[in-house]
Amino acid sequence: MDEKYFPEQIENKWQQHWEQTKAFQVTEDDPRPKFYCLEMLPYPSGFLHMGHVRNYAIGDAVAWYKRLQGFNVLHPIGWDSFGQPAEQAAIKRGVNPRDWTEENIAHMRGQMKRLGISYDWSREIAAHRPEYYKWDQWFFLKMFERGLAYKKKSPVNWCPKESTVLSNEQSSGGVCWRCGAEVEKRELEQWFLKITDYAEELVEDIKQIESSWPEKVLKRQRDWVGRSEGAFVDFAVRDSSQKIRVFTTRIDTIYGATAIAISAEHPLVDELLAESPLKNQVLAFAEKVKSDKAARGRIVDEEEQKEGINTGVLAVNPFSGESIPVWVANYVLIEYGTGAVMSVPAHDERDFEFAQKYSLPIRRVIERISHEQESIPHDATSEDQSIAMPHAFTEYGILVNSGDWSGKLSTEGIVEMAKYAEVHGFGKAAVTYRIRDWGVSRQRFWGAPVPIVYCEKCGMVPVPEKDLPVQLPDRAEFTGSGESPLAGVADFVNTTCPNCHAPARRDTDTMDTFVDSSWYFFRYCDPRNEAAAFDPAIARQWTPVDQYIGGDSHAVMHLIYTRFWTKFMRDLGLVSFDEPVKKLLTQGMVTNRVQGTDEWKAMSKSLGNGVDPDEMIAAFGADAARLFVLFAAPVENELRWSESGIEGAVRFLRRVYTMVWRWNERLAKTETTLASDEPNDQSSGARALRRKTHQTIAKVTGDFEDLHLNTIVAALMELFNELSAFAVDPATATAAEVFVVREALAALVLMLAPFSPHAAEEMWQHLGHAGGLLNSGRWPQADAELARSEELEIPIQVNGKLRSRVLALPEVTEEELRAAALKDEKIIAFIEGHEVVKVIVVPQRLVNVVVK
RNA sequence: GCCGGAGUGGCGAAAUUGGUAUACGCACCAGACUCAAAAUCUGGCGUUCGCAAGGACAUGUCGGUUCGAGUCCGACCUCCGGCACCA
Repeated sequence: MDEKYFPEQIENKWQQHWEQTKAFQVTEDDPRPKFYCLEMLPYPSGFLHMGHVRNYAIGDAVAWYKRLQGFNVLHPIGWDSFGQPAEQAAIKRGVNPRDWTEENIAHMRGQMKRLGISYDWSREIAAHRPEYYKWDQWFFLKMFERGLAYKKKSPVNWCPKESTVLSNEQSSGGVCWRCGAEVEKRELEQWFLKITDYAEELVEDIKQIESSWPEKVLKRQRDWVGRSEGAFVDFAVRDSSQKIRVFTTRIDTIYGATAIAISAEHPLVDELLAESPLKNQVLAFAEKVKSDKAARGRIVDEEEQKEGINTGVLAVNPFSGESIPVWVANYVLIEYGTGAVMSVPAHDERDFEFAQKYSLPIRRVIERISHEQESIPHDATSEDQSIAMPHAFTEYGILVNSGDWSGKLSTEGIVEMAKYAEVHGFGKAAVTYRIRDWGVSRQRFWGAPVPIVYCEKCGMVPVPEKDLPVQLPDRAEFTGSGESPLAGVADFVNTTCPNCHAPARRDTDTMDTFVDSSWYFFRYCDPRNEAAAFDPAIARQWTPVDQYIGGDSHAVMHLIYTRFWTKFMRDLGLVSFDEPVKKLLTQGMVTNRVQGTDEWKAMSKSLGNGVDPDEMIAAFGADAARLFVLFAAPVENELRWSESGIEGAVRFLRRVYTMVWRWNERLAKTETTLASDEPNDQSSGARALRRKTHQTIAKVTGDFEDLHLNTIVAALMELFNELSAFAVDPATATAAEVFVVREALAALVLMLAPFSPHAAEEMWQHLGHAGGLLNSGRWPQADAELARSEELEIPIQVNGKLRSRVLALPEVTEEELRAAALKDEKIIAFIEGHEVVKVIVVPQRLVNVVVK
């Protein structure tokens, strides 16, 4: 054993050892209970950044902890290797995307190994390899069979800078999620996956994961699905057979409807106006609204003005029989509900604003429930109350001016009026969702081709399963024109119809890369299966994922798609549960100071505040880098990079190492059994050290369950400090002292393994243990009896302020404590001349003397 | 605007059910070792009054509940994140 701690040497040695012994490979025939620990698979950009390091350090800590506890831990890694950057590199530099990607993977794999992350490398997968994307295509065909994959011409989000289609999730806020360019709308034939069929489940099943996923992720998912309970109501158009269907969550306010407002894109706009003298004006307005919308996103902060135009058409309120005007309004969205709303200015802020601008009547039909008021307000109030209302009253209350419904509560009205509408055939209770179907078509080369063929005779024909995969060609022209590069590859496009064998053309779009990542962790279970995406029986042994770790940037996209995909796989009979991930941890960002400023921002090349993991490893060692990353902040917080912080981590490892070195020889020579009662002598330092050891084990084990990794490291440092304070010379230590030191050091080293595994393995060996720590199932057990304090220091307060402390045994009675407190000299001095009103004794905790 | 989350030393942060606020680390200061520096080790380190013993004040602000509040309640301020006409 070297006297000095040389991380490079130790890390190389153990990495080689792990590699040679295939230390982290797991099998399904292992009798131990399983644990599936998963980190989000990276895009192979070529270089690991500190965010990756943090992600994998957290995951590896969990994996090691569970292994040491005796679990059979599946801890795999792979590559989300389809996607834009490879294609950009091809366009800009003419490189082959496949070569570029493989080189990046090779480099990043090396970096991961230098970090010593305990992956089962035999299960490594990469999305761009045909043996993987074959199954993307297979799933696509299964969806196609069931009508869950369909093609439609639709306005899509188009990124002009990258010449591609984006999903709704990827164009949130009107800008491209990747390059920030403003998104345009285009009409294109696109493939969609029917995630909307699962909208209800995606909300409902949140119940199953509520306590184990971060609230902020669940909130964003709920918002994204946007479930809304309400009702449809049909308003008949006067002098026409047409009806306008509106969606409302407040059918109780329907007697207050003073207009119908429809979206500029509403299909009835043309038809309704056929004979109207206002036709040209209204259509011109509708066009203007559409172009304004296309331009939106440019000005983010400026709320758009509400604008509208009266079409001159009248619609009939089916409840009151009243005729009200139909307007086209820019604030009504075609994408949501029915693209038409009933305008109730008195009880909706937007309608109120609109009504004020265009002087539409504002009619109050809900009154606040007043507790002083004995009787329910009746309809005697005046008709037009616009003057009396400074803004809309959006609360629930009691219905007024609502015909026979007056006097009912809003909540009753909402239910009963929807029923009434259904009975009379002009509406019904309904639930709407904001979520849209998932557009997966990309006009890109570097992705999984859509396995569909177009035949003149047979039309759209799915590629038969036996012909999968539809292989990407080796190369294509990257024109950057916007059309899929595959369209220019004749060998690819031209094929024969699987049905009639006539010449046919392939679909030239590729799939969104989020398809690849929606099911990849099932593939890890059975990664080399050539006959299926995975064997359900094998997947059942590992899934669901017990702990998933990644950034919260995937709170809606990846994490909602993968939930959807799982439910689909369940419906195929491949899995038997609803939710793929039991526990989710979203780690915080890694930031660094931007040079010359006081700002902390995510590390990036453009800001010049990046830190290269390889340099960190070279300078301080992987163990110290990992220890620092886990210690410096709670896992979900932002992590501020600090060079001196990482130096502190090296110092700690060095001290522990030196301590092991000092005791190494003596530990080897002395029996491990506890030969006498000596360390149990209450007052001895040895007893105190044992107590600290067992207290630390209890704390660390508890904190691991909640992933409070930073406080675990603090606790390990405390244990080490106690060990240092136990200043016994190894040469002259008694057998009992050697025993407690061994116990403390062994516990410390074992519990350090999830943070700094190489150093821990090395020290474990020097503590006299043959064979590795790994899979030893030796996570230390806390002995509650040994952890218990024999002597308590009880704070004594006078009127809630700390004035003194007394020592007491844990068994001390309340009476004894009270007496001890009142006998205390300092306390006597404080209460002298005052009347003791009462004495509060909290057993084992504190005494508070209350005086007047 | 709406919905979340958070405000504790110079900094990152600790603190079971309300019960010794500031654990652990970083930075800083002093001392030891050294010709010297680095490294290492030892000690100190919320603010303030005091030679000291000790006291007063401190968890964003103001109030409340309580013997006792970082923790609970009410109002407000600030910061971060998400959504943004969702009927």
